[in-house]
Amino acid sequence: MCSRFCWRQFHSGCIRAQEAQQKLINNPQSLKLTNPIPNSYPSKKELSRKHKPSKNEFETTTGSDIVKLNMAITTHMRNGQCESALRVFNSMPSRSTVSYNAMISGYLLNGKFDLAREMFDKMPHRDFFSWNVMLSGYVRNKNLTAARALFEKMPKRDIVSWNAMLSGYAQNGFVDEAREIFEKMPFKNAISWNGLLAAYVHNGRIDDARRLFESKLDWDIVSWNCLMGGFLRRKRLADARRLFDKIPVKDEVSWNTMITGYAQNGELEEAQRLFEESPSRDVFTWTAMVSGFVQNGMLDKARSIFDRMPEKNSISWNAMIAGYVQCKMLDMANELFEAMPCRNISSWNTMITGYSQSGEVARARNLFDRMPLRDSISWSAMIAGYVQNGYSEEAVHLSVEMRRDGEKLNRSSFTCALTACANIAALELGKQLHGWLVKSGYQTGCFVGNALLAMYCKCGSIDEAHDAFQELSDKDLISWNTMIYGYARHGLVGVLSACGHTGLVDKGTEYFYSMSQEYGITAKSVHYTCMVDLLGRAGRLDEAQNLMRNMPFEPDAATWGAVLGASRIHGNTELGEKAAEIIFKMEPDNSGMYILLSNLYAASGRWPDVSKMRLKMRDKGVKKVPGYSWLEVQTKIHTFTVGDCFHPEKDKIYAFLEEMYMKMKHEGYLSSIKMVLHDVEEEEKEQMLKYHSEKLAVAYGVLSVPTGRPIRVIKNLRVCEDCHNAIKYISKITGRLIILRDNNRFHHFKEGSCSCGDYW
DNA sequence: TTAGGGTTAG
Repeated sequence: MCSRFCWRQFHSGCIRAQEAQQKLINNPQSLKLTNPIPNSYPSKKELSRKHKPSKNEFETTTGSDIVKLNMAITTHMRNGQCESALRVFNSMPSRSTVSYNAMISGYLLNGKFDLAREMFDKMPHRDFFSWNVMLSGYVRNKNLTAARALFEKMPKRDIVSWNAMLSGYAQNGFVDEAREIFEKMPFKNAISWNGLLAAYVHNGRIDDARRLFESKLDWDIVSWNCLMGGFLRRKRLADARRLFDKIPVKDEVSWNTMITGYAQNGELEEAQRLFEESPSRDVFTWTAMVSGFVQNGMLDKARSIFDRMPEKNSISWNAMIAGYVQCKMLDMANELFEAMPCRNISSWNTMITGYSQSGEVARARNLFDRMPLRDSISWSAMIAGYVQNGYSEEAVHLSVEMRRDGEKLNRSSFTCALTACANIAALELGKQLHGWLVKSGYQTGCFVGNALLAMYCKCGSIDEAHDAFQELSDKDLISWNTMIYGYARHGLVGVLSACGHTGLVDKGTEYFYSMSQEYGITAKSVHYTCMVDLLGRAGRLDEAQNLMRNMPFEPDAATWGAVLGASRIHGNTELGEKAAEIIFKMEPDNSGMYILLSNLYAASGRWPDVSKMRLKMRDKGVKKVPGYSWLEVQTKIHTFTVGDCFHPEKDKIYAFLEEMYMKMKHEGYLSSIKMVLHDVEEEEKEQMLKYHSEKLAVAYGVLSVPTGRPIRVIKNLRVCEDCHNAIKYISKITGRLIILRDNNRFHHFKEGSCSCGDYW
């Protein structure tokens, strides 16, 4: 409702500007009247030069002068030029109440709420217009408390004031309050009756609307159209049609509403029949048909109507463009977009969404950057585009920028930004978003609430996830699933994998069997994989293979991956090779597995095989996913790669690591060189190890995260053995809690040991 | 010259 209403404001301004422009083209003489510019006003001097007026005549000239300038203010305001309007206002030798009213109304039209109020407060004399303009301004901004306060303060109310208050309640879902105003009104007109009718219609109380409609006979055409539209929105086509047929004198809107209703409900034949039958067709009628065909996926039909349209506005163009976007025909959409004479924000937004949904984020961003004006939808479309295409960091940055730019985050951008935080485990940013969310009043909605839950779950804050879950007022299926999934990761699968990681094989086996026997949960592939992993890590490779043979389904690549991992730990090259071969067949592009096998060869010193593996990867075009780590410091994300030389504080970080190595060696640390896969000199190997991304990130964390707060580092791959060992030492020497999330689990390093018990 | 209700697009 909100964006729709604001949009209409924008749109009507846009149309008016277009109309003014068209008038100018057709009739340049109309320039003075429709679009006066400040310089063209006749000055007092000029006026007196033309004819010497008598005192009376001079006063009348001044009066009409004020009227002209008032009109100039309105024109500037309608074109969105508040400053030009203010210049006119300030240059006026004397002003009438209308001058002030026009300024207030203009400011409100352009969303400059404080300026409007300032003008209202300082004007010397207020008439009905002043109060009503201000009142409807509050209503339009959905500030009903302020609207009601102003309404109560009014020295006198007329029918417009009562109606404005009534529609304010009606449009914002306060049907009972609207009804109360309606009943208190000392006088009512058609607008008041329609106001209440619309309150019912727009808040889903269609049967109340029908009863109201039946309680009185002399409804005007707007009321008929309104009730008919209500039936159509609830897909009650027959009721709508009965009403349509009974309308005493139909107007164009009646036809358009009925045609749109048929078109949007897939009854295109009936829509077309009425379209042919209707006495006159305007741009609405044509656009309704275009969007009807678009919504039913009939692009060619839509296009042929579109091409036949005698007159198009931006809405018609946008409908057609949106059609192509929905069908992923981006080239066609772009062709129209480029050809469009009057693009508005929506045209840009549609294209941005289109490119994002087709994975072309760069093109979407290019459009976003080129936009002359953005609204909250532009921002959220771009943020969603980033998240959906895996650019979580960019999404988070953009949502911060959005706020900085003065645009309030809407539900959609909150949802996307929280999802992005979840993906990169940016807990601090996520918490900050949570704070903004509470302030914005969106916290109870399901979509946002679920995203918040998922964020806390994936950042490893299961307690905060639980709190967020408790606070969620309407929990839907997704909320429950998210929470169960959260517990599962820290609980069910978590229990199994924790057993694997701490070597409690028998306990794990017990849980595995009790799952189905006591709790009736059918073990899925993930559970089997956990069990294979569990047995494999413990060196019980035969049992692991036995379990795989007895699985009720074929083992997948992940299960074989567990075998390969276990083979590496226990140096079983033969089994590792077998597992790798199967995995390569299932997932030829899985670079992780190539690396794992390559590691296996390296660990047993089979360097020629390592080289062969590398060549094979190159031939197959498999790229090694580069390892990187990141952490959040004061809501900024810092990313590191091995031997990183781009970070602005790299000198400090390297110096710190050198110092740390001295202390670590003193404490007994030895680097595990066998983990470096290349066949290079020992010393060089050690150098590479020293600057792995996770070490750099941890070092930066120690330097920049305030003492007493945990250092949270995330790595996209599994943490390497040497880093794991080194971080234990670092936690001991610095006395810091270091929490590392790698792509498998959370590691809590504290006082020289890790929560995984060195199994991972 | 300035204020209140209905229909079409993202």
